[in-house]
Amino acid sequence: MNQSARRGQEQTEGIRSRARRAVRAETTEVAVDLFLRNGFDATTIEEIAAAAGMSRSTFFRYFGSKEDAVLGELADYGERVLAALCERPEDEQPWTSLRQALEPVLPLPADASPEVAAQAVRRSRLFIETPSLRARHFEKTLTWQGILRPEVARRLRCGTEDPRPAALIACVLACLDAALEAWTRCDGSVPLRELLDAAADAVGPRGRG
Amino acid sequence: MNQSARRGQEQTEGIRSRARRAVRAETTEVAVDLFLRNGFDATTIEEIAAAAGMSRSTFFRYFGSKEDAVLGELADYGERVLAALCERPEDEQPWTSLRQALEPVLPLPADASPEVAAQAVRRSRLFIETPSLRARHFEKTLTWQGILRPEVARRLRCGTEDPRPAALIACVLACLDAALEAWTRCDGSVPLRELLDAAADAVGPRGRG
DNA sequence: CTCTAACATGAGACAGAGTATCAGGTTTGG
DNA sequence: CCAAACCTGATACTCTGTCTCATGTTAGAG
Repeated sequence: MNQSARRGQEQTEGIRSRARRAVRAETTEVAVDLFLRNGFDATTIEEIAAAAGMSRSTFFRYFGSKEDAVLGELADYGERVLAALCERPEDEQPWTSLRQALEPVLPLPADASPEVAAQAVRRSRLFIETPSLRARHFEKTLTWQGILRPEVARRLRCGTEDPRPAALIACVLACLDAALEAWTRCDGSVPLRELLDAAADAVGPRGRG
Repeated sequence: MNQSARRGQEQTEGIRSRARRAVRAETTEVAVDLFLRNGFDATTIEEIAAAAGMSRSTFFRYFGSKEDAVLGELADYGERVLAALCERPEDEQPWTSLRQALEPVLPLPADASPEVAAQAVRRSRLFIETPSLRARHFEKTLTWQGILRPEVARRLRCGTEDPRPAALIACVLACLDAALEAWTRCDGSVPLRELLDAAADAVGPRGRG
């Protein structure tokens, strides 16, 4: 019984959670399309649900809010940034480490076809130009601060009650935001990483070589 | 008709707008009290309106949203920061100028009785600990960015399509945010300006004497 | 003083977001 | 075949925010 039960659970869990993820992903695609076409505010949840072939109730079982339909995964990105940060060398400047730790969560996977890039720009523009989405985006990155703070405080050799770890993290994220904004404004004609480096270098501590 | 109408408008505007401001201020006080006592989400607009002696309809004539009842004036602060920024010497580092330009909008007017300070801490804590308020606070400071960007771009001698002006401004504001957070966490036992300087020095470009 | 026009208020209807509950249908495992 | 767990849809509800209409109030003109 132990074995069969485990096997059964693995199967169901595997299947169901896979199905959930698939439905989630498809619904997100549908929502992004609708938002880009008709605008975020003008699109109702009922419309999204209908276009995704589900009821309003079910939509709210997959997403906690309208904004979540677009930036739901974002909350998990904090862990990725933390992992990337922990792999940076200990003697590196924290500011540099943080900027590099953003690499895995940039909307463009470093190598990308022009088509994918165009889609990424449109999506970023949606985030940047819709106030409520931008605010939620900001809320999500606030959770990253809580995740990253201990490691940054350790590298700065200060307590978490010190304002500096939070300031460093928030500023790196602000640079990312500014870079994304410039990126969408120029329609992706300048590489995002270039803009991010420019922003980070303009703010971060200089004078090291 | 033009002149008499204008004169009439000026008079009524004087009295009426003064009345409006007074009602606005009182309602804000009431709302802050209720929010601090029962929490932001648990307080309904109907309750605020009742406590302020007005109807729900009237409340929405004074404030565009629930959050606006608390941080309504905030949008105007951008102009103050701009004015302070323009008075900084031309050859000063933009980062320093920006940090100093925040002085007139700090919640504590530099000289303040312990009683006023305690109230300011409680109010800041309300902003920091309520996610929707913090998000709206962020939205408001976004408008500051648009106001400050031209002057910062001028001082940086670069165009507004460059990501650096926006990054500088957003980072200074992020430092303010981090300082406010640390300030509320220690219950105001460390001066806000000290925390802000610590945050700004940790992030901003060093190496100038 | 009276009248008018601008303004402020309250009441009510409305749509949308988000929550909670209930009933019916499907899958999983025994 | 059966039972438990799960997913779904329908419904009702609260609250936010917008809009309209009717009423009351105030400032200024004649």
